[in-house]
Amino acid sequence: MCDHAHEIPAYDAQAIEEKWMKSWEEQNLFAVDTDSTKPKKYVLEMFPYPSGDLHMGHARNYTIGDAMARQARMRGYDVLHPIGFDAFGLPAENAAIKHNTQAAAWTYKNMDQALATMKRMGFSYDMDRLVKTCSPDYYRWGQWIFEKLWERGLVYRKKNPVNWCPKCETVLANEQVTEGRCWRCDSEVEKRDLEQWYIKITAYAQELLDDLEKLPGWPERVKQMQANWIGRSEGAEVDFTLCDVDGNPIEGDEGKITVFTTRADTLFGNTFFLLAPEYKGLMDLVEGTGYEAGVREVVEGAKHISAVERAQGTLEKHGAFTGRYVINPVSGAKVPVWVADYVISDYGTGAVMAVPCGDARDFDFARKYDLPIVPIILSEDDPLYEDLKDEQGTRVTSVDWDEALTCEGKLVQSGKYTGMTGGKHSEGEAAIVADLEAAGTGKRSVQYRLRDWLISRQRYWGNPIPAIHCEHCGIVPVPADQLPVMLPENLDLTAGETLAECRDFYETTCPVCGAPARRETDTMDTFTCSSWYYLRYTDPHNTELPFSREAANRFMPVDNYIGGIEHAILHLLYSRFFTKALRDMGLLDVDEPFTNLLCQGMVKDENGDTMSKSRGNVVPPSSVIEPFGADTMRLAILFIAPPEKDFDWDPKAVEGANRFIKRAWRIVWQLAETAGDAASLDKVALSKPALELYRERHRTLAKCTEDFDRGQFNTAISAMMELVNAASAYINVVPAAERDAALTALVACDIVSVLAPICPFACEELWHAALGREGSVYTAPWPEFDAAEAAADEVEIAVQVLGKMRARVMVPAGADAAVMQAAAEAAVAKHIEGKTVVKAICVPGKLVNLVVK
RNA sequence: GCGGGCGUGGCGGAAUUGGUAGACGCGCUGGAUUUAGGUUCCAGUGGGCUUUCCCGUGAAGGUUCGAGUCCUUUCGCCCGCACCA
Repeated sequence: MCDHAHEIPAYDAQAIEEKWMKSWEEQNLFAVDTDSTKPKKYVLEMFPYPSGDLHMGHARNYTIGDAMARQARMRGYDVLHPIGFDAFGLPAENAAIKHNTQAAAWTYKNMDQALATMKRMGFSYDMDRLVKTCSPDYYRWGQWIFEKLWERGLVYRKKNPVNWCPKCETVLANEQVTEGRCWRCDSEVEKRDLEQWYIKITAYAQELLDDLEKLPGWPERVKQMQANWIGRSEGAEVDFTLCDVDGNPIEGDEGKITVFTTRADTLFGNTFFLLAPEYKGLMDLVEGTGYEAGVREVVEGAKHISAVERAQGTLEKHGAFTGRYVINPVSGAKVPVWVADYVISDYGTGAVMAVPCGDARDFDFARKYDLPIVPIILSEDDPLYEDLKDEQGTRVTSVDWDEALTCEGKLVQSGKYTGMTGGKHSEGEAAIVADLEAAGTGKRSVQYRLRDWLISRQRYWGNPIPAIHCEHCGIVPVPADQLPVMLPENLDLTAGETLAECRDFYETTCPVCGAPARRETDTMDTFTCSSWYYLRYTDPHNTELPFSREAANRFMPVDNYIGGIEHAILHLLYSRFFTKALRDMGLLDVDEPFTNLLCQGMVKDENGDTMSKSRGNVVPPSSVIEPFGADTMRLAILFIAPPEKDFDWDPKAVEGANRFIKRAWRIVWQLAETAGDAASLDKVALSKPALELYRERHRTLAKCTEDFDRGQFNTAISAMMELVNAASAYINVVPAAERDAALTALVACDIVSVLAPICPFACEELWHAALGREGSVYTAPWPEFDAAEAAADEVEIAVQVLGKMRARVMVPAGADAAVMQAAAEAAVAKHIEGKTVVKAICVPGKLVNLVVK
C-alpha cells in the first residue's frame, strides 16, 4: 500500500467536471485564434440531426474527434473544431404533429438539450461558430448557392418517373432508396411521373470518380462504394435502323434507335431487340396494330413491379413482340423488336440489343419466348468450335445449353471478325467499334449509373427553393437581394397545413414583370444543407457571402472527418460534388473537402444487437456520466475497441476505465509529492529503477504519440497504462525520500499531458491541483521524447535454431553480428551439439537464427 | 451474381516494414491489507504428459533461414450494390 494515501484527495469526478466545464466556457478556451501563425488543423465530426438527446453513437463520434482536436492543439496546431446541427428534416414535422407543437420549437429544444450534453462530455468546440441549418442566416446561403448552380446550368426541372415515399409524402433521390425502400421510414417507394427539381451531379461524374484516387486517407470500402455508385461503363453506342410495318428500313433519324453496349464484339449474336416499357414512342410503334394489346399488357404490368420486388433480383421476365424489326448495322440481320420489363428505361438509351448466347438475362428471355440463340463466342475446346471456326460449317441458330456461355473465347459466326478474341475491351470489340465509327453507325461511349440528384421535397420543414412561377415569364429565381425566402415557423401541422396551402407564403409577384405569381412551395432535400456546412464553419458570420474565399482556403480541406458509414454514398458524395461546383464558381480552391475520413463503428448492446428505442435496449450516455463522470465515458469508448470497429457495450469495461483513471490520479499525486524541477534531470545520476522508468517514459511516449497520429486510441491508451504501471513500479520499489525529484516531476507531467486529450477534466484538475501549473494543460506543449533514449545498455534477443525458438539471451545494445552469434551459440549449445552452423541470420537487437546441418 | 472486408486465449483486442504471438485491459485463481464486503497492492493466467519439451493465429498446401503477416486452394461470417446491357 502506498505510504501517503491519506494525503491524496479523492477523485471526485462530478465536482471536477462541473468546475472545469464552467471554467473552459468562461475562458472561451477552444476558440480558433484567427491571428495565429501556427499551422491549421481542421477536425470535424458529422453534425447531428437534433432528434432528441445524444446517444452512444454520437458520444463515440464526438469523443474520437475531441481527442484528436485536443491533442492537435497540444501538438501546436491552430485547431478548428466546430459543431452544429443538421436541423431541417421530416422527423421534426412528425414530432410536431405528435406532440402538438411546431417543428421549429421541437428542433430548438432538442438542440439545447444536445448542446448541454456535449458540454457535459467536455467536447472542445468553438461555440462562436455554431451553425444551425434551420437558421435564416444559414439557409439564406443555401438558397444563394442553389441560384448560383442554377445560373451555371446545374439546376433544372424535369418530368420523369420518380421515387415517391407514400409515408413521407414526398419524392426521394436515388441515393435515398435502399432495396426499394425509403431510407428514412423503410416504406416501399412507388414510381410516380412528376416534374421535379434536379441538380446535375452527373456533370461531375467523371471527376467524382477520378478524384477518389486523391483520397488515400479514406477507407477503401467507402471509395469502392462511391465508385460502384457512380458506375462507369465503357462501351459503344450503336445505331439500329427501324423497319416500317412492311419490313422496309426507315431512313434518317426517324428510323434510328440507338443502344448502348459494352460488348460490341457480340453484335453478331444479336437475335432480338428490346425496348424498356417506359421507352418514349413505344406505343406509337404498335398503335392500331394487332400487337398493341400485348405490348400494353407488358407496359401496364411493369408499372406494378415494386422496387422491392425488383431488388430481390428473382423476377420473372415479361415481354411482347411489337411487330416491328430493326436492322443490325454490323451483321445486317433483321431482328424482331420486343418490349421487355427487365430493360431499365433510364440507363443507357432504354433500348438494348439482346445477345442470348452470352447474357444470362437475354438467354432466359429467349428460352421463355422461343427466340433464336446464335453462339458467337466459343472457347477453342468447345465441341462446336471446330465446326464454326472458319465460317465453313452449317450455321447454328439454336443450342442445347442450360445457361448462357460467359467464358472467354474466340468469335465464330461473326463474318470477317470470326477468329478474333471476344470479350470486354477485346480485339473483336475494338475492330467492330472501329468499323462502326467509320461507317457512322456507332461511336465509343461511356455511361454512368449515377443519376442526377432529385432535390425537391413536398415537405414543409426544409429550405425553401427560391423560385417563382410566373404565368408570363415562366420559372424565375428570387433576386439575390431578396434572399432568404423565409420559411414560416407557424404552420399548423397538426391540422395538416402545408406550404402549398399557406397563402402568406406562396402569394407573391413576379420579380421580372411584376404580375401576381406563385412562389415555389417545395423545399430542398436536407442533404443540400449538409453539403456545405463544413465551409460555413470557416466563416460563420459572413453576411456578404456563404463564406469568404480566404477563410475557406485557410482551413479547408477538413483534415480529419469522423462519422458513420451510413453516409458513405449520400452525404459524402453530395459534399464532394458541392465542393467541386463551388470551386468552379471561384469560391474556394480545393478539389476535395475531406482529406482523412474515419468511419467509426457502431455501439451495440451487450448482446451485439443494435440499440434502438423499439428494442428498449438503449444505454444512454447519462447512465455512465452520472455514476462515473464524462472522463470515464470517454476513456471507455476509446479503449474498448479501435475506432472503426463495432463494439458491444460492456459495463465491465466502463468499470475498468474508471479504475484506470483513479489509478492514474493516485500515481500522479504520489509522483507530485517528490516532484522537483523536471528540467534539472541528470540521466547519469539516475538509480537503476529510475533509469528504467526514464526509458519507459521515452518508449511509451513515442508509442502513444504515434498511435494518436494513426487514430489508434485503444493502443495509445495501452501505452499510457504501461507508463502508469512503470511509474507505479518505481514508487513501489523506491521509498519517497530516495525518489528522483526531476524524474518524478517529468513523469507526472507526462501522464497528465498524454491522458489529457482523452480525460480532459481529470487531467486539467491534476495539472493545477497536483502539479501546481498555471494556465490550461491544453495551452501547454505535448511532452518531448526521444525514442533512442528508451534503449537499454543490454537487450534481450531471441535465439532460433532452424527457425525454432530455443533461447533468449542478453547482449550489449548495439552488439555486432559476431557478438550476437557467439552469445546465441553459447545459449543453445545443446541444440547444436555435433552439428555445423552453416549460416547465422542476425537481426540487430532482435534475434539470431542459426542454420545448422 | 458483382464488389469489399474479416476469422488470433474464456472475452475486448496487440503484434506499423515477414523476425521473441497473445502488449494493454476485462474476467478468473492465489496471496497481502481489511471485522467483513468493497477498494488497493503483489503473483499467476493459450493448450498439453506441470518441468524448460511438444502443439498453437478458421482449414490444407506453398515460398522463406524464419509466416498471424506473402502466394494458392478451401471453409465460415459480415457489409455494400444489384435485371446497369
